[in-house]
Amino acid sequence: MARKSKKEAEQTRQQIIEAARTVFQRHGVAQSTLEQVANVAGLSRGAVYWHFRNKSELFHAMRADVLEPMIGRVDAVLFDEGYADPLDAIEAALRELFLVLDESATLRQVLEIMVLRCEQVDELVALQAEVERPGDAFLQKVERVYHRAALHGSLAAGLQPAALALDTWIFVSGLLHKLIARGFDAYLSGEVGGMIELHMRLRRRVNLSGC
Amino acid sequence: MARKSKKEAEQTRQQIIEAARTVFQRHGVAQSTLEQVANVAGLSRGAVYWHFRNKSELFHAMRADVLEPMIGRVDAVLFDEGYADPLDAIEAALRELFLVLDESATLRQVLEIMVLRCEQVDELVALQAEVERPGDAFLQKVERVYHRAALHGSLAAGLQPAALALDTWIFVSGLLHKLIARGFDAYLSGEVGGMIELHMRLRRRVNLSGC
DNA sequence: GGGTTTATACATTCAGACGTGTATGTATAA
DNA sequence: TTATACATACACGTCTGAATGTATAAACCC
Repeated sequence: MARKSKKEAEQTRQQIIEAARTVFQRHGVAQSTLEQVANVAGLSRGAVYWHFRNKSELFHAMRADVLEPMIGRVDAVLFDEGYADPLDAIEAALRELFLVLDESATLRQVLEIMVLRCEQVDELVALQAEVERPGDAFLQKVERVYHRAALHGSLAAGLQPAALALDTWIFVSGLLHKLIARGFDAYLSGEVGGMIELHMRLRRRVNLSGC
Repeated sequence: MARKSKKEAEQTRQQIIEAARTVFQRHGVAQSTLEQVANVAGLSRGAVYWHFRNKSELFHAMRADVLEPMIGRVDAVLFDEGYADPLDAIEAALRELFLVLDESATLRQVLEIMVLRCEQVDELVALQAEVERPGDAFLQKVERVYHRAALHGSLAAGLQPAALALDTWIFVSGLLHKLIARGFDAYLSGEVGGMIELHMRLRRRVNLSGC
């Protein structure tokens, strides 16, 4: 009824986005109504239409800037020169990735919506490209570090950096999908550390001292 | 207008399912209309409602019995006693899995719909369980074979069958998702064989003859 | 700084399109 | 003769987007 101050308006905008996360997660993006979003936010549909042109724009606003912090933190570890072995940097980066997920419930929620509760089609088709792009970038970054590992001599014999990077990327993607599908349950989450350790151990040059 | 024979009726039922695959893949399940399905099938909505109670039932009919042949063929290879090394059986089973995918365009289409073009929620929530179940079963089967490999002495040192099975399952899941996301493009499809080979090679006991 | 104006931040209302499910019609296979 | 395999028609609810209303924060003016 009454006009709010700019700060309050920005706050209601965030309320709407938060409500959208809740509603999208519960009913799926396509099945969700802007009235449901408005109700959960304690507002009217008019407020939603004031801040966003339609559901599609609200969806994109919801997922904007949730991936960047994850990517930034992982890259920081991946390219950290402090590790004696490049393989250690990759292993630490993988751990960092799932640590970020563990810390941010919002990120988990948005990822679940993007993977399970959203039909990747039509207007949201841009989404697919935006989801793929960070992945491809990650693939290339990891490949560079694997290359450094090869030069460093820490790779097991006969392993090609390109193939290893693709395999690691598949591993990360698969693990992410599995965690999301299981709702980040405690069991699988507890296994993540060990799986990363195993994944990297398989790539390391075996210690031949006992041979 | 005219009543069809039973055979013709079954044929139109298949036409509807085929049209549903086309429409669902293009627009997403939630955004698809039964009229769109009817149009693509060259029928009226009445025909669709005659054969299926609603969109949900049509969806379930569409995906019924598309996974079974895949599971059956993979299991047949996985449990084939003819392989000298259990790890060879696992590797062959993985190849068989992606060979089935390569052979059946319908299976690829349905998988794409289930993974990308469908909001896993509400009535379709049963879907998630049905997608997970074969996966869990696969996990257990692979674990048993890894166990046999351990007894057979073909596993590299320090590797636990349970962890390996989980890792292989993650690998398969990740590779599947990646292929689907890329629309089974030629590049990635060509890499599959090499990736499977790499995945299994990392688990095999290294030949110490040159040591 | 006080009064006026204006743009803002919503709430409410409305028309229209759309999709669903069912009811009805109908020619024909059984 | 009857049940089947559809096509057609209808009633209903629902969601959208825009139009309108409105109280007030903010900008402007003196």
